[in-house]
Amino acid sequence: MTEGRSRRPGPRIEEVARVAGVSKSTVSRVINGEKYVSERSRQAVHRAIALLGYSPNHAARTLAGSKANAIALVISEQGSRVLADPFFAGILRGVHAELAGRHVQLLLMMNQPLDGEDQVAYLTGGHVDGALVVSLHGEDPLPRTLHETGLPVVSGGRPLAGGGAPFVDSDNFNGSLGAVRFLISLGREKIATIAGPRDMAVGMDRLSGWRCGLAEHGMPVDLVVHSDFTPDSGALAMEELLRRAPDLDAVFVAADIMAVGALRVLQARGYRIPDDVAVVGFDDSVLASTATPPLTTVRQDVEQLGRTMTWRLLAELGGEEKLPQSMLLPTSLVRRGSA
Amino acid sequence: MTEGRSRRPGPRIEEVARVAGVSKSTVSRVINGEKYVSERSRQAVHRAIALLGYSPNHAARTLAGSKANAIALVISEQGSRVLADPFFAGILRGVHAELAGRHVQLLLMMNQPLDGEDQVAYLTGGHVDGALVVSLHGEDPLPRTLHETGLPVVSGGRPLAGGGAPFVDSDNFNGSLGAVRFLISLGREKIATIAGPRDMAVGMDRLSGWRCGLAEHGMPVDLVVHSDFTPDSGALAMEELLRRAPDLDAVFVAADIMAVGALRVLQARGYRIPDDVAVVGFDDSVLASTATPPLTTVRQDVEQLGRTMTWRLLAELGGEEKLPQSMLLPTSLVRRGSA
DNA sequence: TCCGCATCTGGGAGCGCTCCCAGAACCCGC
DNA sequence: GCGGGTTCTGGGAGCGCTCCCAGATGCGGA
Repeated sequence: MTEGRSRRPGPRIEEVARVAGVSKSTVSRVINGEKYVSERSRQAVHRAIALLGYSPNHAARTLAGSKANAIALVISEQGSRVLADPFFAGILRGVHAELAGRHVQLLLMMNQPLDGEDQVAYLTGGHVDGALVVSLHGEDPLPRTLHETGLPVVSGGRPLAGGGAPFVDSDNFNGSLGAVRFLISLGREKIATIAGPRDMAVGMDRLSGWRCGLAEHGMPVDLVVHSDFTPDSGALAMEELLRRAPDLDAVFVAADIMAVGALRVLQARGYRIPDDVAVVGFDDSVLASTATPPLTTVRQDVEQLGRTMTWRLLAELGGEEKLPQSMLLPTSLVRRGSA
Repeated sequence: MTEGRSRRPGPRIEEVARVAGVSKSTVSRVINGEKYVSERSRQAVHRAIALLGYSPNHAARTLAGSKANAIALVISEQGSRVLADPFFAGILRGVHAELAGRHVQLLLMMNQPLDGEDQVAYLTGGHVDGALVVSLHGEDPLPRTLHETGLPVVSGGRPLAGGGAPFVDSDNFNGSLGAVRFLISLGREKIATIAGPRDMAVGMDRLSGWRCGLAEHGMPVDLVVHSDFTPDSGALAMEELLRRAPDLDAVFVAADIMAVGALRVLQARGYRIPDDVAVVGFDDSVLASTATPPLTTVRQDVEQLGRTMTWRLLAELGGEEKLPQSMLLPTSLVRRGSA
């Protein structure tokens, strides 16, 4: 009765129905691409929509329907401080590209240790249809927790525990395996590694690749120092390695950001790169090309990672069957000056 | 009557009301921070919310209310490829921190040249209450366009044209002014600059600061080469400068990412840093600390930038009056090895 | 005492859709 | 002709909130 409250601009579905000469229900069916609508009605509705410039109200659809028409991108706060900076834009570009043209909102959340409870409540509270979780820390419980509540989730990066949500990751193992094979093909004989932390899958997978590469040539796999994805810790690790094996002739560093620290130490000690010591990094971040000498490194396609995660999630939401549980994306060696 | 349809999980406002012993209306008032609620009721409601783990349904609030309870963070696709990577995480952390505890969704959009129309339509179509636009390209029309439609907008980074949306930016001018004064205090007498592109406010502001710093000591301001925020173009610019003034003794580079290129050229030509040539960068990105030698640079607080933008937008949405049209955030000089 | 105003509260009508239901229209084979 | 299906359609009850309204209560001044 009362017409007091200010209404939003634009036509409602009711007006479309009137103009098209059908009922609300039929308009709704057309909009949602359901079957059981005659060609005649469909055309009429499309014409009415175009005529009125109608666009359905997102909130109303979400409220009335059984889906939220939105997905969340959850990024671990912690990770974002360390590794994620270079990832960030890439992942997001990928997600966005894959979302283009679909009527799905992208909600952004950062995963702070503090608000774990709230976040789970929010995510499983029907506000989103699914979640992409980018958490570099392999032991982050979020993907698993969400997965167990039944919310469709795709994890970016392999969770350490396994058995939880499906994940998409770069093929870290084969990437570093390739790097080591390359170093061996160069004739290097004493190949060390600066590995990532033990509690990150990305660190462990890259370490495994290095081990495997050496093992298949019967070479010893004892020159390992763990580090934590910062330049300074990379430098410390390099010092440690040189102390243990001053005559090493190659280092595979599990991340470019650690490699720059290692480079610094090697140069300070008078080692020529790559003549005395060959260095190979991982990631192909901007640091790799700006380092002196420019870093030979294993490239991972972060944008593709974002795309693939999104594709996998949307496919699941679309009810697709027999989706791959998890996926690894290929990496490639980028040769520059350091090896 | 019929209880056929599957309801979303979680408690409704009605249950909170029952547990708190008040009405729906009162719960709603508490949630929305309205006045005219007794302290007693407020407490009871808060307790009930905590007890039940209630989180309001976003779609319902949006549908019923006059606001969308969401803001958009629009990031220029273009920018994200160049400068934004280091910004990205920082801005987002800031935005997120400022949003904490408020029931405002953060929608992420990338601003591709292609979908300008759609994007404006979407943003002004009532899906969001306001927008944060991070566009490093000063001539991006989006902030202005949105602002003119009446949508509250805050631009991150000063738009070149001016007169449009309010903006928040680092104080690029004073940052570079400080850098130049510092170089002069070191006794440097022939101070060049590698500036950013002419079509980015960030580039022009940093150039102005350099000019001003030299001018106040009566020094010539002709050693300028424009470049485009990549290491390679920084290197080219450095070569050009050395051609014009082989005896320069300092360079202010308007971004760390260009500075690494400049460093490379200087070292290749046999200049000692900082003895022969002092180099100061801008941003204090990760590149600054990993460069050899580590880069003396002007630090800007990107996280604070994100926070401030968000604060400004929310304040406007909250109906606050007499807000500053635009704001500049202080920068600080970080001394490392290059100057 | 009584009125006015500020403070507080609950009831209930929507917001614009989706989706269930019931039923109409039409086709097929027996 | 009749039962059984498939295709199509409209009506209308919600989805979970907000916000208007009307009413209750308390306090101060005339």
